[in-house]
Amino acid sequence: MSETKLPRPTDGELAILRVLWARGDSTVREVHEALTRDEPEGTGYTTVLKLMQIMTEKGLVERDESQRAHVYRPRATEQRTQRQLVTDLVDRAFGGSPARLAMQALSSKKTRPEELAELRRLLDTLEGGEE
Amino acid sequence: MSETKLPRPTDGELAILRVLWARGDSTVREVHEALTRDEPEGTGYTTVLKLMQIMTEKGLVERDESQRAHVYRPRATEQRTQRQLVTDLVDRAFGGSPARLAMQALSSKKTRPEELAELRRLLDTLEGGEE
DNA sequence: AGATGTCAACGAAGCCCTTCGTAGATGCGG
DNA sequence: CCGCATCTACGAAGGGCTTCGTTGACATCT
Repeated sequence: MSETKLPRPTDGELAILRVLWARGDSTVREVHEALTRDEPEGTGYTTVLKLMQIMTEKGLVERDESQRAHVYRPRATEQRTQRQLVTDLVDRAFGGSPARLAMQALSSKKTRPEELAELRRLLDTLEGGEE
Repeated sequence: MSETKLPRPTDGELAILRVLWARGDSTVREVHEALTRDEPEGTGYTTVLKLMQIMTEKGLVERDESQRAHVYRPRATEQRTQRQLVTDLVDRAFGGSPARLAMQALSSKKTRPEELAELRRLLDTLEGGEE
């Protein structure tokens, strides 16, 4: 397996990853601006830089240094990271039962009917195709 | 409101809370034994004690000091804590969409048919009585 | 070339979490 | 009463996360 398991991102790291997933590969400046746009009085430039350097050491992102302003790229897709976070939470707080987590998620906030329908289709697939 | 918002429990704290939810109110020794039963070479007694003292300061648990061995009691139910963790995760990693989290949970691990059925019933309720 | 602005790198500080050694209080059996 | 076990309390150490000031490299404009 070429995919070594990546560490669970911290809150701050996750915020940066979300920017990268949304914008695509970005420089530190771009990430910083995106973050301070959502949350003025947020974090300083060098803070974001440091975080992204550490994320590079951890393998959460890669960077292209061919330009003066290095370009960062997530090493895991959003989906893959979401999956990891979910399984983590299922194990830590839901006794290993994904369904219980799913039910908790749906009960806690109200969800658009469209998404409920989509979820129902997924349920059909899961119940139908047994293997 | 009498319910001040409790802080998000750390991994270690969550492990302790799970013991309290499962066993009911317990002393440090009881929690420690439960933990080392699952995970020998786990944490030492004083470590658990310290954690639980800090959890008391944070308000995650209360303690009854009338006995020499203090008895600890979770201040939030398992459900309430699960709900908090789920909404946290939904906001931090799923763009606020509980349904997407639910789908990720179901796709990642295989779930017992019985639980799928239960989930489907919940879906019926949500779609039926909504709007 | 010199001034100005942008960038990565580094290191230190502060805070939190976890771990544990040690000390002091309390109960119990002889 | 003495010694032993059990318990809480305290403090310190180590590591991780976050924050930021500073420095030096590099580019650009005049």
